[in-house]
Amino acid sequence: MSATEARTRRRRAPRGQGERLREEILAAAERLLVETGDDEAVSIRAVADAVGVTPPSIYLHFADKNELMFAVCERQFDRLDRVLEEAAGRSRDPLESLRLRGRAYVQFGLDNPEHYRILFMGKSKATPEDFDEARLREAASFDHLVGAVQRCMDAGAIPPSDAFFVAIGMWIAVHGLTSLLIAKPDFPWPGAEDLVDHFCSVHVAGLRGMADSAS
Amino acid sequence: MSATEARTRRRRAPRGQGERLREEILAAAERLLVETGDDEAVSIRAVADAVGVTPPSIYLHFADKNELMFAVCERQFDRLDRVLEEAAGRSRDPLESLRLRGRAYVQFGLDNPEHYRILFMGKSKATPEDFDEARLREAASFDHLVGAVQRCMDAGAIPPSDAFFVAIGMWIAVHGLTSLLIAKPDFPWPGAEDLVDHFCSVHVAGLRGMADSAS
DNA sequence: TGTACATCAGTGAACGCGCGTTCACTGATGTAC
DNA sequence: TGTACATCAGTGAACGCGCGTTCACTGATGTAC
Repeated sequence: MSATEARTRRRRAPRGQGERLREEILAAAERLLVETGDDEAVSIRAVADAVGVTPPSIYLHFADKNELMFAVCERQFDRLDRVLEEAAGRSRDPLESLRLRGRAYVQFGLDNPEHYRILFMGKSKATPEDFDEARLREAASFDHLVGAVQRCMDAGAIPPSDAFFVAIGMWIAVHGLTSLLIAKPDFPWPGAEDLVDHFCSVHVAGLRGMADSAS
Repeated sequence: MSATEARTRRRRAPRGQGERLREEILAAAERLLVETGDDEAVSIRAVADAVGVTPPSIYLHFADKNELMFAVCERQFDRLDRVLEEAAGRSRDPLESLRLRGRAYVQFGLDNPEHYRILFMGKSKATPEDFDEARLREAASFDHLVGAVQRCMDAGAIPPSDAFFVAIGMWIAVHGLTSLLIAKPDFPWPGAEDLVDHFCSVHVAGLRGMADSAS
């Protein structure tokens, strides 16, 4: 820690600007996740140190550590959602857009493994009160996926069925890939993008095949 | 902890039987995972307490905590492998056997969420020396899956292609499902077995469909 | 058969560490008169 | 224009805790003579 202690102590915020520290704390927590690649490195003390402030200051803006981590998660959910929407928007073809979404999801995980871990691979730190809001954030991103699947169905690219159910299948696939790549980096994986594309193709072909054999 | 302290102190092992404590330690660590549902509860002190022994005794059998956790993982990998082989053996039809294998995998995870976490959702605690052996254990189970896929191909149930690649797809699917069920228990999941079966059907139909369209 | 001794499975007390959190405080900034 | 005062962003020191690990030790068990 002595290396980071060299960081100059920040100037105290002027009168009405107390909220600024809150943002700095969140940014520092996210930066610590990236730099250390370890969520255990995100302690109240380490965050305070990274911001250039003493530990008790954190409590001016967050009731406890749980609330801090919860806020970090919220921001990551929002960020993921934005990334996915942006990626999906790069094609007007619904199926291609879905594929791009899948690729972007995996890439987000690989670019931010520790963030991905706390979002989807760790234990939920959300308390019951937080819970509804936490679910909403996750749901936003998932709802966008359901919408994307529905558009594929509307366009005839995927045989019509329960978009929710199909979306779950997609999520399971990209999450399975992402989380294994993160957890088992030494396994002889084929290229991640190939896997996403292959998966997407097989899944779509499978849905078509089952629709054909059912009719 | 005071509740578990009531456990009577165990009798010291007779002369050549020092190894017995090693087994008891491993068993206690596994039990702690189940009972507390939290891998952070598995501390040297907690394990010693559960066995009815003092903390330094652990070091008679494991060099450090890392080595203990590594040994726990090894046993779980073996256990998972046995469970899967047993489940797969319940049908002689290769495709049905593969489905049973998939179901058993998910069930193992749901029955032992904390064990599953340390095996597939946490950071590898294996040191470089451990590494080869750790990989072998995982590989054993994965190789069995590759073999099962190959048998499906040989029997014509799945179009012939790279069994390794297809097996990875299967693993990703069951792991994606298992790990999300564990990490997000509050999501409105459909039944796990339905998902496995559906996934298996779609995947196989997809592989067939792609083989047809390619030929 | 008796006794000194080596072995070895474990103990008891302590170490230093980093953690989350609390509490009384300080001192710059803005406001009222 | 000057001064007393309230506000509020942040500090400094300390709390108790559980952790992994070390070290000198004990005392039952088996063995050699």
